[in-house]
Amino acid sequence: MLEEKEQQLDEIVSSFRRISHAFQQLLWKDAEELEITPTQLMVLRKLTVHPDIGITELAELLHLGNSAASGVVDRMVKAGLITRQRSESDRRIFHLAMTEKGKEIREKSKQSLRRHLLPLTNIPAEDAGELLRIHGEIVQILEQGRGKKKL
Amino acid sequence: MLEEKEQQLDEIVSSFRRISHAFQQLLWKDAEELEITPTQLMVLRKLTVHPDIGITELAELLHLGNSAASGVVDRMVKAGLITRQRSESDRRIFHLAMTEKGKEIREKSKQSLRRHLLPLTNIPAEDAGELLRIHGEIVQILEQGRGKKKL
DNA sequence: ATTTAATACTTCGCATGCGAACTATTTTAC
DNA sequence: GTAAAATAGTTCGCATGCGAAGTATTAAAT
Repeated sequence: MLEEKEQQLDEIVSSFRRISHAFQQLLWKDAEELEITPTQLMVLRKLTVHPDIGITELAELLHLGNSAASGVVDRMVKAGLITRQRSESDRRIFHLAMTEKGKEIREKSKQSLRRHLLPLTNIPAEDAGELLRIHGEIVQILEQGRGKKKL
Repeated sequence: MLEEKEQQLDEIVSSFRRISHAFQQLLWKDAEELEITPTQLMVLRKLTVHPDIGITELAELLHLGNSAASGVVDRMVKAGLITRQRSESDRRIFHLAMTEKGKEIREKSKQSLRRHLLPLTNIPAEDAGELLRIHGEIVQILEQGRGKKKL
């Protein structure tokens, strides 16, 4: 029965590994036509909704550590997709903003409606709802059980 | 209505990003007490069930590319967890096997029943079932829609 | 005011994963 | 038998993500 419980856990773990993988693949396909990476595309999306945020806020929106966010921003600045300007009022903070090039890509991603993501719309509506509900539940269980970062 | 559909997609994408992240965190917590990484632990598990496989087979079991599998194996050999021996019959192939140290860790992971994964058992049974079902459905949609590797 | 804390970011070393290009060994074809 | 193609792995350069340690800069404490 030890084996049994282990196998149950493994089943869930494997399922998650597999779906994460398949999903990651899809996101790459989606992004690569725009000549950008999935994470960077997500940054552009977040910046559309929350303009002028700093790196720490960005990291929180993306559920990333500071160092990871810093790296992404760095590459995007180098690629000319966003700008990073020191705040006048608090010189520890950087203000992030999209460049024209960044806005263009973000706009294109909207227009194409991300063709490669369309398979997702084949998921029956109830299943999609269920999925979001269960995911939310799990995230809650996981993030509260361990971690306990803020709030 | 363009915006609307975009937002729907984003909701799913974000949910996946978030849950993948939370899950990844959990797997690390689970593995790190054994002084191993999640992927490497998974390799040990696979080797338990499928002994003496080669790198390509391992890559398939883990849903990885060859190069990624090659890298993991490399690090595990260096860490003394597994061995990599050329096959006599077909010298292109390596046979992978666990060392004593590898077996030990694998055994420990079974005994501890991966304490950190226990939060997962708080997921209601029906939800877990639903989750697996929907995940399976999605994987099928995603892998068949694009990719189409084998079968 | 000066020391101390907290905050915002960066940097480093590491493991993961990808695809593309390359080597070596079979296998198949002709 | 020899040339061509398939198969098994490796290597390279890249992006991602982590945590730990380090640098400024600002806020709080005494």
